[in-house]
Amino acid sequence: MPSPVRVRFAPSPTGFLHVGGLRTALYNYLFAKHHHGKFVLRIEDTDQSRMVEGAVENLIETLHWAGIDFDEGPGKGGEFGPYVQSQRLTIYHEHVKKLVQQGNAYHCFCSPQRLDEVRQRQIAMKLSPSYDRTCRDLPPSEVERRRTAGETSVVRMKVPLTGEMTFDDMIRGKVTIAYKVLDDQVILKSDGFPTYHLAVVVDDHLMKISHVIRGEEWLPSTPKHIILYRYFGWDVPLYAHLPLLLNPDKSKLSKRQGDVAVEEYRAKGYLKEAIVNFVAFLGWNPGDERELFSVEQLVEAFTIERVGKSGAVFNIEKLNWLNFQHLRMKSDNDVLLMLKEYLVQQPTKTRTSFDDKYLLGVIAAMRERATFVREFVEKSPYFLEPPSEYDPSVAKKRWKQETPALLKSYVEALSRYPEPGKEEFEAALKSTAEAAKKSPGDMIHPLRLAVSGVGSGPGLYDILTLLGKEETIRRIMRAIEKLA
RNA sequence: GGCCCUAUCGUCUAACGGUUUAGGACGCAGCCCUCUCAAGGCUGAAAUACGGGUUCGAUUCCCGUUAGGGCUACCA
Repeated sequence: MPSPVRVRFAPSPTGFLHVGGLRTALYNYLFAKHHHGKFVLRIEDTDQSRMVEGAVENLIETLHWAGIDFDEGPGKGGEFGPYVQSQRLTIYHEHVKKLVQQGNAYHCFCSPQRLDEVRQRQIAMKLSPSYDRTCRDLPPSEVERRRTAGETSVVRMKVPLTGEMTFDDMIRGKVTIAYKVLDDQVILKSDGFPTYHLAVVVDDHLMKISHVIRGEEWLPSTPKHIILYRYFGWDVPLYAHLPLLLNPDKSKLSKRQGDVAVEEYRAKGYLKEAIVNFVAFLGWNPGDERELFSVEQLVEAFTIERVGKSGAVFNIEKLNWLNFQHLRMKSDNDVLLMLKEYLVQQPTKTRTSFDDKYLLGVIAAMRERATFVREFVEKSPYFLEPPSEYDPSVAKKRWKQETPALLKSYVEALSRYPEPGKEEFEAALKSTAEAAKKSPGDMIHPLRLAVSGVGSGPGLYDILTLLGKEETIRRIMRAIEKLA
C-alpha cells in the first residue's frame, strides 16, 4: 500500500447526489480512513452547459448529512487547492501547452459539423466511429497561421496508432485495450475548458492521489489517462473500478425507475445510518455474516479486496429492513427528538402538544412496529387524537350485541380506580369479563376497536395506560354511541 | 456495429479446487408465541446461465456460446 493514502471523490455538480455517487464517495472515504489516509472532495465542473445552480452546496450538504466528511475540498481548504476545476484553468492550460510542445497533443480545427459528417459516414460504412485524425500531422506553420487568424480549435491528445496497453485494476485484475480502438481524445475544448480526461489526470497528480476509486463506466477510458501520465512522466495511481448500481431491470441505476437522489431518501425518512449501511453492502461484504454496521465499523472492516465485480440491484426492501434495524438501535431519547421534529412539521390537526413522557410511551409501544420515525404516529394516529371512524370489518367481527353493556360495566369497574395503571386496567377487565361469564377476548377486541378505531396495534393495556382513565372512558362512551 | 466488463436462490451475497446434502440476509410461505398487529423463535420453497476442456476432483482455473451491462462526445 503506497503511503500516504490519498483518495478523492470527484463529482460533477449537475444536480443532486446520486446514490451511486454516495456509494463511490463512501468507498473512498472508508478506504481512506481504514488506511489512515486523506479523503479529498473535488468538484469537476468543466462542462459549463451542465452546471446546475446550488448543486455544489447541495452535494456538500448531503455528504455531510451522511457523515462522509472530507479532509480537503471546497470550503474546507487544503494544500493542493483550489478544489474546483473551473478555478484551475491556467493550470490545465500550462499542461496542455507542454503536451503540444512535446508533440504529444495537437490543435484540431475540425468543425463539429465536419466531425459529425465523418461519424455518420463511418456508421453508414459499419465502421466504428472515431476521429479521422485530419489535423494530427498539420505542419506547425499552418497551425500557427490558422491560430493567429483566429480560427477556433480544440486540442487533442495523440494516441499511439498501434500496440495495446495492459493495466492493473485492484478489483478486476489485468485489463488490456488496443490503442487502435482509442480516439485522439479532445483534452482542451474550444471554450478553453479541459475535458474530464485531462483535468482528472492533472488534478489527481497535483493532488497526490494514490488510488483512483471510481465507477466502472471509466474503465474503457483509463488507458487514455495512463497515456497522459506517461506523456507527463508521472507515476500512475492505482485504479479500482467499482461495479455499477443497477435498476431492478439491471440497467444502470437511473431516474424514472425509482428515486436515485440521496436527498429523496432522506426526505422519505430514511436514516443516514441505514442508507450508508445499505450502499456499503451493494458490492462489498465483510466476509462473515454480520450485516448491521455503523460507519466506524465499516471503516474498520472495509478492504478493497472484498469489493465484488458485478453490478448490484438497488433493493428497497432490504433498505427498509436496515432502516427498521437502525431505528431500533437508537435510544428512546434520540427517537423522541426525531419524533418531535417530525410532529412540528405536521399540519395543526396533529400538532396538539404532548409531553415527552407521553411521547416516550408511544415510542415504547410502537418500537417493534415502526420502520420510519413517522410511523410511530402514522401507524397509530389514535395516540394523537380519538378515532373518527371505526374499521367496519373489525366492527363486524368483534362488535357484538352484548358489547355495549360489557364495555359499560368496564367503565364502571374503572371508575373504582382513581388512577389506574396497566395492572389495574387489566384486572378491571378480567373481573368484568368474569362477572359477565365472558372470556377476556370478548372484551379486549371490541375495546381495542373502541379506543383505537382499528383492529391491530400494541397491547391493549399499553394503549389504555397511555391514554389514561378519562380518555379511555370518553372513547368507550363515544364508540358505544357511534357503533350502536 | 466495435471495444471492455460481468455472470451463485426473485434481490444483496458467502465459498479464494476437495471441510458443501452450495451457507447467510432481505422478501415470500407455514408453524410456535399471543388480546390483535408487530417483534422474536423454528421450518420451508428458492441458485452455481449453457457447452467444452484442465484436474484424481470443479461454483471456484481456461476456452467458446449465450445473456446483461458499460463505453464508443468539444458530457462526466
